[in-house]
Amino acid sequence: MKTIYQKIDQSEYRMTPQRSVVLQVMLENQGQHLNAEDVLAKARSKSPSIGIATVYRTLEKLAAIGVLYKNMFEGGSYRYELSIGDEHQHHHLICLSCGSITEVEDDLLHILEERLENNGFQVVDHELKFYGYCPECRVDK
Amino acid sequence: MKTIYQKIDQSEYRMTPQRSVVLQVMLENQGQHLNAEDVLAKARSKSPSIGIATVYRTLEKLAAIGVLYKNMFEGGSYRYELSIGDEHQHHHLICLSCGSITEVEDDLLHILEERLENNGFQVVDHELKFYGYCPECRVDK
DNA sequence: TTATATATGATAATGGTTATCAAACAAGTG
DNA sequence: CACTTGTTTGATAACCATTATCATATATAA
Repeated sequence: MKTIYQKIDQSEYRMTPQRSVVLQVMLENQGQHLNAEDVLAKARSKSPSIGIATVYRTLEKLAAIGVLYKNMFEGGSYRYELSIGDEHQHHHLICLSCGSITEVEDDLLHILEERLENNGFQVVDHELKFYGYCPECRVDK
Repeated sequence: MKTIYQKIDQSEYRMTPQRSVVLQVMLENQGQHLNAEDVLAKARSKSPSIGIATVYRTLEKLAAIGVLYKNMFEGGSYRYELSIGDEHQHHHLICLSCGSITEVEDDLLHILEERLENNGFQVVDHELKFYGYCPECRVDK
């Protein structure tokens, strides 16, 4: 299981002040799902002259080497989150009431993937979203 | 289990020639996932003067009353498919080689939903995509 | 230093989708 | 039937997240 820094070292990724700021923002907001504008705002509080293009380029690069995961959300826009370890985290429980986004437990996914593999479909990636109400917000009890 | 026509009758959806053409296109391409441009092209072969705005409006309306399902795909654009019966069909196996899109069996989903409900999360909708290789395209055997 | 390559920020371009608006059409009313 | 009122249509402008362009700045190599 590679660390973030190992992933960066093993890529031809040159660390610049701007990239460092973007990475820092993502580290400080671990577990959150930020879009490019969010990242720009937070990055500008550290480095006011950073531009949106650099933010996009950096997020894209960090996603390419597996440091971030790029998620597609409703409305057709993307959000980024820190990818810890080798496990994918692109499966979410999205609360329609409070908007909280949490992760599906991995063991549930493995059951599903096993079953799909048994049916002949070779899974290489997935993207799951469950919309509903989290335990705090559910209305039926 | 409502039919398409029951859903339309029970809404305040007025059937116009243009809407009829769009619906016809969706019926003739059942099981396929069409984007607005696809629908426009097919609709224009029946009714050349139809405009893209009408296609978007009609797809949106048909999705709102449950006749179509609106799926978000990679690149942040939407595709529409006919929604047969009450069962949702928004879970897909997407082959990275041939691009075929097939459905996940419902019983697999029910297992997953049950487990999530047991954990306190009330599921009202979902969106699943598995990327990989279909039985015809898989490379590991 | 000098030459070469890469990164940056401003901004223009892109592309799918939505909003606007005048004209066409439909439905109801007396 | 006119007439009024409301809805739908198609063309096109606007929108907005993302990407491409390009001159300048910065880093690396020779």
